[in-house]
Formats: sequence, C-alpha cells, structure tokens
Amino acid sequence: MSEGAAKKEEKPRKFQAIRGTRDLLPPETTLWNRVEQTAHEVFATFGFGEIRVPLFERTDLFARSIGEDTDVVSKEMYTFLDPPAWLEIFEKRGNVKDVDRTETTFTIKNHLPNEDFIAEVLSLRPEVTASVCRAYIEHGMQQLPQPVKLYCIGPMFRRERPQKGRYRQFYQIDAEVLGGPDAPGIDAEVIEMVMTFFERVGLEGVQLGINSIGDKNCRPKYVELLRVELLKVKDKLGPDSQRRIETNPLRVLDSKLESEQKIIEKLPRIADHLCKDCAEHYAAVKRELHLRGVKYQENWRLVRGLDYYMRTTFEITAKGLGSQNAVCGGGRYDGLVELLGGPPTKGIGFAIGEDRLILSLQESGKGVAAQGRDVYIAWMGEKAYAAAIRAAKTLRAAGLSVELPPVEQKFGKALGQADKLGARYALILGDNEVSSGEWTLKTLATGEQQKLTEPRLLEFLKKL
RNA sequence: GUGGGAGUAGCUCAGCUGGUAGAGCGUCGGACUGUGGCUCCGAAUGUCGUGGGUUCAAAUCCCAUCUCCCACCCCA
Repeated sequence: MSEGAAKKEEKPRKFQAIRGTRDLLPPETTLWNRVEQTAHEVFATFGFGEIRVPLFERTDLFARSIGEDTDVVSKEMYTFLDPPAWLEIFEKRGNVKDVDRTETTFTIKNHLPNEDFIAEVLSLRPEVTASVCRAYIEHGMQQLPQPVKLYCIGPMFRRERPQKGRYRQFYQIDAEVLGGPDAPGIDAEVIEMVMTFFERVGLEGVQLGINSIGDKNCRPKYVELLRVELLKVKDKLGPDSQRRIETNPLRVLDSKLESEQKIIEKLPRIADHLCKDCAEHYAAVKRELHLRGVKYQENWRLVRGLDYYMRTTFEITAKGLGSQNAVCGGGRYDGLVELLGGPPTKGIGFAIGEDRLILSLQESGKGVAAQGRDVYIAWMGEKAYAAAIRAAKTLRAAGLSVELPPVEQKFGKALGQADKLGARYALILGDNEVSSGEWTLKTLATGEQQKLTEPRLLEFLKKL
C-alpha cells in the first residue's frame, strides 16, 4: 500500500426512492392485497372484467382526452422520447431544418440513407380512462354485448409536489362502463358498486356528493353566465379565483377560501340551467340511487377538472385524509371514445385513489398486524432436520405458514424466535422425538405441550 | 411552481449559550448445552442529510443544496 492509501474508503452513496415514490412493505402490503382482492370480488359481482393496459402510451392520447390546457397534460406528465437517442443524433446533424417536429413525433429526415429517424413522444399514464377507451376501440369491443364493463388496478404517474395522500407514483382502482344505452341506471349502478366496495373494505366517514354539469348544449351557456356573474364580483375574490374567471370559471366554485364562500353561495347554479335532456337525466339518476338505497348529497359546486366529463359527476370523501380528502371521483364522458377515433359511445367511470383509501383505513384502525406463522419448527440434530424438512413440506402443502430455521438452534432460542414471529405452534423435533416417534407440539399462547405421532400430528395441524 | 416546519443509530428522539455523540425500543450474543414471553449482562451500527464558510475547535453559528412532512396552486 502506498502512502496516503490509508484514506477512508469511499462508501457508495446511498440510493433512495425518487421523490414522491415510496416502497410498500409488509405488513402494509397485506392490507393492499386485501383491498384489491375486495375490489376483484365486488366488481365481479357487478359483471365487471379486469383489463390491464400499458403504463405508457403516446402522449397525445392523454393530451386529447384530458385536455391540452389542463395542468395534468401541460406540466405534470412524465414524458420521454422513444427511442431516447434522438438528442445525440440531432446534435450530430446540427441542422434544425432537417427535423420535423409534431405533437407526437420527432422526425429527422434521411438519418440513414433512405431512412428517416422517427422518435415518438410517450408519457407515463397520469390516469387510465384514456387507455381503456383506446383499448375499447383497438380491440373492437363495440362488437361485444353492450355495455362493456371494465376495471383496472395499478399505478399512475404525475409530477406534482407530494403531500398527504398524494404521490408521484400513485395507485388507482378504476372502473369504466363503455357503450350501451343512455340509461341513468348505469350511472346509478356504477355509484352503487363503488359504495358497496367502500362498505366492504370498511371505509369510515364515507360521503357521496353528486352533481350534473350538463352537456355540450347547456354547459357552455352556463359557464358564460357564471363568468358574467363572477366578473361582477371580481374585486371581492382572491387572486386565484380572479385568474380562474378566465381560465376555468367552474373551478371558482371549488374555492376553499373562507372569504369567498358567501359570494360563491349566491352564484347561479347549474342545476337551474340544465337543458331538458340533462335535467331529466339528472333527476333519473337521483331516482335510481334512491331505488338502490344509496345515500348522497347534492353538491352543486362539485365540478370536474378534466375536459371530458359531462352530466353526472360524483366524488366520495372519507375521513383522516387531511386536505386531500377525496377518495374517489368519477363521472360521465359520453364523447370521449369518439374523440379518440372510435364510434359514438357512452361512457361513465370512476377512479379510486388507493393510496388515500389505504391511508384512511389505517387512520381508523383498520390496518393489519404483521402476519404470524402457523408453525415454527424447532429442530436439533441431523435426523430431526430431515424430519423437520418433511414436516414443513407437508404442512405447507396444506396451506399453513411454516418457518423452518435453516440452522440448528438451541430450543430456548428457537422458541424465542417462534415467539417473536408470532407463531401459533412450535413443533419440537429433537433426539427424543426421533427415537420415540412421538413429536412434541407446543401451543405458544398457553405453553401446553402434547406428544403425537408424525401422522396424527400432521393431521391435527392440517385441520387448522 | 409557492409558502411553512423538519432532517442526529434500523425506529422514536435527547444533546442548553460552539469543546469532534447519547438514551429508549429493536437487532445480535451471553447468563440458560431440550423449552419462549420476564429479568440481568454485553456487543454492533452514525462521514450528526450533503457541500461550503466562520473558528484553535461546529451536531451546535452562517450560506447553499437535497430530501421528508404540511399547506397552496392544480387535481382522480
């Protein structure tokens, strides 16, 4: 070693999860599985089938459906080019004129002889409705019996500032009904389904708010009326709301500012300005909810931020979630499939924020404890080890959770381990057991022990 | 993107006005070579988030930066 080699070894820098992402660890993952399993079960009883779609799509799929001007599209998507080497190629050529840039592709002309270099613009999905509609169109699902009922569980990605219940990689449980007639019963059934699901998972403090935001006939007129009224009181509003008068008047209704509440209460309400069809549809949805025993609160201020929503909108809140207390949002989007190049198709769906659902369940004590073992096998000696392996195999085949220590331990230590792991039984296998043929089974909670022959003991445990 | 709070052992945190680190819990080992939960003893683990500055001396003071938390904006 040369002089100066005595320096501290440089430790590799520790890696950590990217901002806004996180690891889900046991035992919490058990709760996630329980929630998802419940979704599978409940949704199946309503005739929904699971669809799994890619985590990324062409950017313009999202842009077109969600709306070019929404924050989600304009600044919150994780967007990249495929293939990613376009930049190097671009720099080598150094000629802007040869690059043809569109919303969806970068084309470099004559990159190779007779070959253009085309890079597609892709994005990680910020939500999944657009993908499901794309799949509906791509697989000709309009040929299936209508409506088509689908659900999808998985991660979404938005580059937002993290806060309570809001992450950059977050999970949604999403359901969509595509096609079929213009029947309010579909809206009501979708809402009934999600409420059933929440009841089944034990979510507390659930409140359903509903509203109708009209369609392309009546909504624009209402928005214009709202804008006019808002301009009259503009100087009484905060800067955010003032800005929204221009960008999205509907969102002023969402304002949480205490000082604006009285003003907002006096604004015109869309329920009074719905066209005949929309008004009838809304009334029918409420009637249908009654028939299904679903309790709701009308919330005329409930609007949706995404462009594609129309008529029915709804939102479900739960407790223990801080300022991000919505655990599910949804609504009708009849024009979306057509907008994406498919046939005219009705659509309605919802998305449950799974992270928030889990959070709320944990806050109200519905979390889960660490999974214990059914049997801890305390063995000592070569012969006992062979018997232990045999026993573990049999018990596991019977579906029991078995811990088989890989190295020999003194019995005191083994029982200590069994205790820490929350085992129900300890199967004690030592020289005595091997020679007598009678195995010892200890019930950890009571300390009771019994001696049983191998077949009888396995029989006994398999009945657990 | 904006504002506020916080980063010290695996976890929860102490460390006053500068003198180069502690507790509890947990982990591992032992007291206890065939019997756990209790008790007792012992051990390991930190570039005090990171980088720079002031100083004889920085976990402590100053600046920057990163990350986390909460809220805003936005939003299922």
